[in-house]
Amino acid sequence: MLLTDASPAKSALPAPGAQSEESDESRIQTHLANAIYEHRVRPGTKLPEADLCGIYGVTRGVIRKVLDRLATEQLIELIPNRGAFVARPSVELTRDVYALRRILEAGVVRSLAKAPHHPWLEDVRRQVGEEREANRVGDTGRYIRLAGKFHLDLAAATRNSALEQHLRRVVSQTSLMVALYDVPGTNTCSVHEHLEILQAIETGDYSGAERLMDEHLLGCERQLHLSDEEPQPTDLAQALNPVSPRGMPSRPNGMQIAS
Amino acid sequence: MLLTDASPAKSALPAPGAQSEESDESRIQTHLANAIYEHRVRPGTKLPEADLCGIYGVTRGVIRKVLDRLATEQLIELIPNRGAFVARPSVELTRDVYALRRILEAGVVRSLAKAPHHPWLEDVRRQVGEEREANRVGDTGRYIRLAGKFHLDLAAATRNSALEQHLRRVVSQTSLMVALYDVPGTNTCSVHEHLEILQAIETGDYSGAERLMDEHLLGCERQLHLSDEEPQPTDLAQALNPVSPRGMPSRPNGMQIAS
DNA sequence: TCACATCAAATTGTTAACAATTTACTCAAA
DNA sequence: TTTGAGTAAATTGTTAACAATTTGATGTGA
Repeated sequence: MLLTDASPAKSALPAPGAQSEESDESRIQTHLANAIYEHRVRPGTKLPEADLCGIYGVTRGVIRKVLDRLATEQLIELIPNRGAFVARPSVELTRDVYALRRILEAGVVRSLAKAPHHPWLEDVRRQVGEEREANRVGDTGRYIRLAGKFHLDLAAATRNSALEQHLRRVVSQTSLMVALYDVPGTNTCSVHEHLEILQAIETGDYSGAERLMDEHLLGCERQLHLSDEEPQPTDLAQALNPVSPRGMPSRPNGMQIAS
Repeated sequence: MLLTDASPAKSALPAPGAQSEESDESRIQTHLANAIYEHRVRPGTKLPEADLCGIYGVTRGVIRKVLDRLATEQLIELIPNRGAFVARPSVELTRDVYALRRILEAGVVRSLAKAPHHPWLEDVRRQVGEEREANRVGDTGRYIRLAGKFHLDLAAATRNSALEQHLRRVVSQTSLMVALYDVPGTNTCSVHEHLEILQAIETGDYSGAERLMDEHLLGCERQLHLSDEEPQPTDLAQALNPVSPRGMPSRPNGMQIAS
């Protein structure tokens, strides 16, 4: 079976008869995205259309649309005539995305620390407690979800929907990168650092909050195994490519500026 | 005709026989997106599938995929069983997106100003010259494109593809907002401010560059006609809604933090 | 045993027909 | 005139069949 909790027909999803008016597509997209960035399907795994049709009990058209959307989020890679694979973001992209997160989330905490009051703070503090608990018990899936949710909650607290939306994409990408590059023993997010950030926001220390968030994200990135060689079999094939055996530019997708 | 330069069959796009291996989908998507954020199709305009099929000479499947992608970029709105319409971003979303741009682009210029050398600077300076020229001559389409390109070129110069990609989305959204809210006489982007920003980057004055970019974007936002009442007919209908005639929350898409 | 061509099965990509819904029109009644 | 029901046309949504491509297996010859 592809997904751990998958069952025949429609039962893999929340509840068909519930109050939700959500479409099949978005439910499946969310479910699949969760499975990917909670590390239940590994990077590189193939996602055949027919299998997904069987798992979710829908036709190929629906699955195809979902896969196309997940590909634009860069959670999967869509190779023509070959199919969909859980993405394997490069080391370079990983660094770029963390740098982007530092920019975005510095902006988030700055904005929050400058706000006069913080009705959301209590809720988030409580959740950080759950985070610690999930980490202690060893519930990895729940821990990953909660650790990511902390950052999304801060973004939501800014009440800037555009900011929130972009951060959501970047955070889910990050989760996938953790699945690829982390070393098993380490903790993804330090709970204590989360609390420090909240403290700085509460006291209105916006430059301190910025600094703490920046260091926190740098720490997360450093926990990853981001060596220069990439552990991907795809790259091995490319490395053995008879054309231009040495001296390839290290930034194949870098862009020229001039027209 | 829907688009100004549209002609029957395939001739509306660059060149089918050229060297490009790009797919129909991405070419059409780019072309349609350009038409939207260069103000050649107005916000609220309906985009019927059949018309687009005729214009681009493709089947409905292709058009549908393009529309779905443009909807996730929020350049169009996709209403079930009604069709696709060029989006009419709310005043609130407009402010949010500008705030996001300030965060992102402050990060861009900071990163650039801290870099040791800037091989791209000459090219960008030349383009700012073209910008001024297009503005002088009155070539609005070209001017809008170039003014947006300045910001994208800076993002590309950071060589952070994730940052570049997210900024691209936000900039195209902004262009649409300008189409909705600007008052005809004003200039969208001050060419002089662009040059000042480049100067600050070149001298390594990163806090100055940040400040100049922040003020520049604030200035762009202020040029818009962002009054509190929204000029959209949709809102009139909502205002006359018999249910809860007063005191509705002003942020219908705001999110709860807890749970 | 290895290399290579050939063929069958499986998988992805595309299209056209069908179904469901909305829109526009006609006409009768107040 | 205006209102509303009823109906036809147009438009969107979905599905299933067909086409194209890749994958894996089989068999032949060196």
